[in-house]
Amino acid sequence: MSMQDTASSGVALWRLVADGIERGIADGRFAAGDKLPGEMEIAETYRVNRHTVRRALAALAERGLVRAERGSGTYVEAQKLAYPLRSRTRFSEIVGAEGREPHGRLIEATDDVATRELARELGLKVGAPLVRIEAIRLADRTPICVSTTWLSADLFPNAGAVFAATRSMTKLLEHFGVRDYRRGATRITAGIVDATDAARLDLALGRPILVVDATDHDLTGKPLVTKHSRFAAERVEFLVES
Amino acid sequence: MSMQDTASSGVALWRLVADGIERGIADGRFAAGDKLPGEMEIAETYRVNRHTVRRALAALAERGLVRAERGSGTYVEAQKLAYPLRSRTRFSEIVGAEGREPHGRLIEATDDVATRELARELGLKVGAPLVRIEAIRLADRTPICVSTTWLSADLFPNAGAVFAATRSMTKLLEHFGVRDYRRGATRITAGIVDATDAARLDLALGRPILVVDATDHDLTGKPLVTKHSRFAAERVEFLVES
DNA sequence: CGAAGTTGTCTATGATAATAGACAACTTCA
DNA sequence: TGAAGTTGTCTATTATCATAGACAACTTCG
Repeated sequence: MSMQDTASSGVALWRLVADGIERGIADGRFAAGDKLPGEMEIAETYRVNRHTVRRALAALAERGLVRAERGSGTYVEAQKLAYPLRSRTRFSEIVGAEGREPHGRLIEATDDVATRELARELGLKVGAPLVRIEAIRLADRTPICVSTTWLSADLFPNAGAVFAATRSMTKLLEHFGVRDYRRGATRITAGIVDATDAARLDLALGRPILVVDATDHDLTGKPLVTKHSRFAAERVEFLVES
Repeated sequence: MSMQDTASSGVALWRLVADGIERGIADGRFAAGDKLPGEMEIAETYRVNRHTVRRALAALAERGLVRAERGSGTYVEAQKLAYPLRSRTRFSEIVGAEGREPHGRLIEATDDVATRELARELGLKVGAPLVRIEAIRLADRTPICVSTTWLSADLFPNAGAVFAATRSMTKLLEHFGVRDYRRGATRITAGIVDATDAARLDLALGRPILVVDATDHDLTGKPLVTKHSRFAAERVEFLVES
């Protein structure tokens, strides 16, 4: 399984190893605190050079998923993010409650116009000007989800610039005078990650994602923003209230 | 977006470009036979070097998804639809089984009278009232065939309106209480597309078509509908059971 | 025919990926 | 204490990835 003797797939070997280990962590073969097999042993199971394994482990350590201890071994650090789905849902609060550090990063903010579906969700007319924000959210250094968010360009002028500065949807809404908001009906489906999102989420091609569509309303019920989010299924666990 | 100035994700750039193009083909932005944008234009949209685009296109060509023509352009290869010819043949099932999205569209529904040949096929008298339905069937957004279907106007009143609503011959028959049906003898010939069908199939003049004549019967053997279908030969491949 | 636009091929350069071997530094455990 | 096993670091080599430029070969269209 070297790059030299097989047709290249366009995915680096170290990435395949890293994804394999992460999958082992995600599905519980390696629990939090467990010691991973030695670098030599991993290299043998994947039939790869030890340095390639080290590259993979370094990538996982960079994201805080594992921690290497010289002379002893490499240990699993993290676990799935428990993500409760309530009407009052704030990414930063959920991540902070787990003792992890939430981050947000703007990928792109562009102008858009309302399709029929978007217009219905936001209570606007078809063709109304919108701001479309592509953003990624992380817990510590692990990407959790990418979201596409649409807001009315009339109600929230320069929303993209404000989000880039605050890195938080909650703070963006505060900036426009929205003190509180609630999440409306949430639709959850699943799919396979595409290449673009895979790169953004640092996720292997072909891995499952949870797709969440939701619209946030203010306390009077007026739609504020509608979102289309893709979560790395192996890094998160949705909790629905009973 | 080069490997030099961003943190590497372990996924090659050419792979991201190839996946993006393939997605465009899959969801119909590039239909079968379409000319892709020039290599330079693709390179600009993905912000990569032209050689990287060529690597991506080579990977797609390797799989037969596209075909490059020197001096002219790169074209989407008609992924021929594998169309098994069994006694129980449903267009939507065949297309769905290939992982493509079946569609049907009514072109025209008119009244007609039975010729001697139609009367023989449908077990009616010459001159009996018929409904003639002209429809087009697509896989994803690629037109596959146009069909002329005749039904007895006495047995299936307002068949045209029902087909327009359901867009499916199977559902039309269900609407009239036909739970199941079988295809009788099927005759296959070939010809050259005429101007009318060429426009409907989005096919170049002079291209070959597969012509299929068949009559469907209910489970007692009574004729229900008889069809005259013209398939774009370059987009379909009939499979006959051995 | 000629100009413009397209794909094909060549050379070249630098960064990354993967391999290989050797040894240091450290931990664990008998 | 010492042996075994672990991670960390170094040098070195080869192949792939991505960029860049130039030009050939071909098609299309006026």
